[in-house]
Amino acid sequence: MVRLAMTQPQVELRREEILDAALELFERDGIEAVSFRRIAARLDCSYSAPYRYFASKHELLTALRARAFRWIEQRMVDAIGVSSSPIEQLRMLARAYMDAALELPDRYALMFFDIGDDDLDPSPELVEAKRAALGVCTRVVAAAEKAGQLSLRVDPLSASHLFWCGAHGLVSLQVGSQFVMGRAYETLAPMMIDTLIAGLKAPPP
Amino acid sequence: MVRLAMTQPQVELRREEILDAALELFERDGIEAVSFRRIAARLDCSYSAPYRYFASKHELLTALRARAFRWIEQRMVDAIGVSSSPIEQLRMLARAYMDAALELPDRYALMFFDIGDDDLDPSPELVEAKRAALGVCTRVVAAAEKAGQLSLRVDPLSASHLFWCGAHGLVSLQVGSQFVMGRAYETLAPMMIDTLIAGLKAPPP
DNA sequence: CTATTAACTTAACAGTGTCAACAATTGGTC
DNA sequence: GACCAATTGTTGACACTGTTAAGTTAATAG
Repeated sequence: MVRLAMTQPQVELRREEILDAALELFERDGIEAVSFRRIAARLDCSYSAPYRYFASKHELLTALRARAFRWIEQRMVDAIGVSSSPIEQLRMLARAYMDAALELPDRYALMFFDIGDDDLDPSPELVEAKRAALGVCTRVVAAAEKAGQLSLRVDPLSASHLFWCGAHGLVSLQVGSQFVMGRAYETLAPMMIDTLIAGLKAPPP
Repeated sequence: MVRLAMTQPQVELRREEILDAALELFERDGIEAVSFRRIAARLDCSYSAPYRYFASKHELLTALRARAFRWIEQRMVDAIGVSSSPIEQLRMLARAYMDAALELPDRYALMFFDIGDDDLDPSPELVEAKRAALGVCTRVVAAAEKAGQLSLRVDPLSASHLFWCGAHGLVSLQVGSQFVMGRAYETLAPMMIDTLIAGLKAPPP
């Protein structure tokens, strides 16, 4: 068997370099500034070189999105560390998610908005990053349920979906001021969390 | 004063023709197929002609988005007509919104996803279309509250925001299979509606 | 009929993603 | 050390894109 010119770790390192350059461009000048030409200029290589490491721009953005999901997961993990009660952990987690999204709205938009087709060729890395992020939420919900602080109306996975959907809906409508919010985020965010918790506590009809 | 070559209604008519062509392209081949060149080809005019009616592509897409908001508003209005109880109207309205979004996911994605900057130069037409659509929801929530079917925990406008955020979050995560949904839409959708209603009915803590 | 003016066309610019052909460099084998 | 294969990087090109400027056509007002 013939050895590769670059060892596997070296390839991974170059990928990370390219992603770093792409991320810098993105954070500085937004999604429209992310182009193979500009990335190449930053890395002092030709505009076609990154194609050896990413088959398409979609693939590159997908890798960037996976990074963003790991970032927001970390934000949630950090948030739940400081509180004790599971239901309070859930509150902090949801709040941390929404705060992070509004803190770096462009990054959050990248996670969900600028998408061509995600069904075809789903990146395992991205799927795993999403799964891990949701996992944080699911575990806290399950803990709250086990502690008797949430009724058994719905299973933990479904309940965590509801929280995720509620939080995502709120911040994604807020992010680009895409909606005429008659109410401010600071009042709506705890309202959403409390309403969902109250709804999950309520006995089934 | 000098008369215009086109009367005001004629200008509006031409705008609609351009939007019709753009919409056909969009519905057939997606957002990437919407370009001034392709629109012009469909209208048998030069690729620069539409610039007389839309200052930029963003403005054209904004007009298309306003159309989409009026469309989903109509879907909600149609849905609430068939039920009587306000709380049931609310259920039907939310369900109609989500069903419409999943029925034409690309159109729904256009409404929220493909956006450059919405803050600068906010189109009055789009703002009004959004306001009108939310108004449908707000009125039904207010009616439910007045009928005593919802507690007074939060005001109707805030409550309608919660419904909108919940519904939007659910379908927008579902639309591009952007999330690893461990639970199907058919189970999550009524779950979200019921949980929010139950949460709003619950007494304040 | 003429002059004005709006509607339209053409050409061009500065970008973009993507791919094919070519050069350079590297690493293992004899 | 020399050779060879494979991989990495470069250049050029294609087919697009949004957008603007200059020039053209056509219709209308006086």
